[in-house]
Amino acid sequence: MSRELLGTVMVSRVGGVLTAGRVVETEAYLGESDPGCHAVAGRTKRTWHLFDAAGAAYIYFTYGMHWCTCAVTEREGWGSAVLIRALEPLAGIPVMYRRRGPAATHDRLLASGPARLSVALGLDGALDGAPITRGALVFRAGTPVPDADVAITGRIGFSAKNPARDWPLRWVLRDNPWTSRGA
DNA sequence: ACGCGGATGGCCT
DNA sequence: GGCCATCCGCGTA
Repeated sequence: MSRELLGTVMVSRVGGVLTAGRVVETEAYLGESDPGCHAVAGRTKRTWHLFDAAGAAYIYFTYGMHWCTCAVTEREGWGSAVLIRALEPLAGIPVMYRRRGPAATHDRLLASGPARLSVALGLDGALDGAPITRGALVFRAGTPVPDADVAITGRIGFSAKNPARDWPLRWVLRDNPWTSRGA
């Protein structure tokens, strides 16, 4: 699913305002058997919607200040999801600047990171568990991405002792300026 | 162009 | 008490 979401267009309508971006970077989280997945702790209040059926949003709070947005990908109770890590801004760019504040000094800083794009699209706990097939947050088909343009790497942000640190579960568009690490 | 540390709070041990 | 699926600003070069 991480591969399929590359190139799709993530569209939000929050506060009556439409913003959208092309997905250029994703990460997979593989349920309770994945030491890097929030599902390892079981279904708690925080991770409740991670265990929903495919088609729900899982939007979680981390580091005391950031929201990050995932698409749940498997059956009810499975706990698997795809974290959206970066977007190429397509629509509502002035709104994204307003939401992101003074730190966004360039288009490339609007949505190049999971917390950044969540702010840019107005996504937070209010949409945790919302459907991603209709409503305030949806994914629409975009131009298909050929395999030659896709790179697979380890996931970002893991501590050194996490055994899943180097699992190849990050999908990113090659040489794309909108990703979370420049390329 | 890098690297580092502080912010900030919920959740697990 | 410690750990985060992060981001930002400041330091050195």
